Amino acid sequence: MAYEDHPDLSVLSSAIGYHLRRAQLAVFQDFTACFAELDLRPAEFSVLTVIARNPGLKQGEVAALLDIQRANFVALMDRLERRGLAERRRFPTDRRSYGLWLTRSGTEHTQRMFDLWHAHEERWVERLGGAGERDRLLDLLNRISSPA
Amino acid sequence: MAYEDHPDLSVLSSAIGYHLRRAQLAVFQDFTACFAELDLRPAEFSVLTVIARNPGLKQGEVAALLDIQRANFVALMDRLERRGLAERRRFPTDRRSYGLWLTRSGTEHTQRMFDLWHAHEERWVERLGGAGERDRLLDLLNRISSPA
DNA sequence: TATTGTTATACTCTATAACTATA
DNA sequence: TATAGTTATAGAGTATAACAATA
Repeated sequence: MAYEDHPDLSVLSSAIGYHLRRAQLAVFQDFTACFAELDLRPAEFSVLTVIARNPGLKQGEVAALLDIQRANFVALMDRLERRGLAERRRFPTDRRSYGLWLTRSGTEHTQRMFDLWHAHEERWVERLGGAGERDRLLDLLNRISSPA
Repeated sequence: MAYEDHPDLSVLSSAIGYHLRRAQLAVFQDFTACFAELDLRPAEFSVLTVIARNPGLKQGEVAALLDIQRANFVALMDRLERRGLAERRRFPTDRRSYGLWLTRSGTEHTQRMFDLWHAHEERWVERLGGAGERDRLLDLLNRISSPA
């Protein structure tokens, strides 16, 4: 019977969520491979990026910005601090809070990080067929994930 | 300073992986909400779908088809069997293998399942701007996840 | 009283090695 | 020897409740 050679995935083949998951997995796996030399996970990359561009944001602000639960953010930030890439500094006006900053080492780290990122991203842009196609994809994805 | 009101996410805002993850999370969360009445997770939905369309496939074939490790597939299938939705049957020609089949109850279940799925999917298609936009999205996602 | 960071905890998903029974 | 299903286990990712310090 035909389906033994080519199983029928007709329902799944038009399922948006199914294809989103597969694409996300492919890109994240490539990300992990590309960033192996820096031993950086996607979430850590996004945190370092936010701190690099917005030094001094409160810990809770960075977590909320990236949709990370503040409870789960603690261990992530602990690791970045332990590795000497970023640090918490007491917030002057509110002693409950910490501002997040890159260390000097962390700043140097982000240079290499962004180089790796551009190479990683460029490969996927080419595979999509160019920056125009990438923009079309991001536009469609934003229609899905931006608040109703 | 401006970034305190609108933090700079410029690098992430063009990151394919970042947006894929956010979109996938949004769709999966909606999926979970829509399928709460059936208590079905995305992976279970995909397994029931494959079995419904391709009864008698070997357990390992279904797992491979969905990129699920065979070791992790066991508990998933156990749960479907315990709930009386699907069952393993000894393979006639190879006593190491099991063929996977829906039970009668499972077949009835899938009717409601596909109804819920169409409603869930239709909402996202509308949000994308129609079936044409959905197809464009799936085309782009396939360029990412289909084997090089 | 409310908020910030924290701890503890639990559940899901995923990945790997090793076992068993069959081939 | 190799393969199909299984078990055990470990690592991430994620979610919630509760606590201490501070507002």
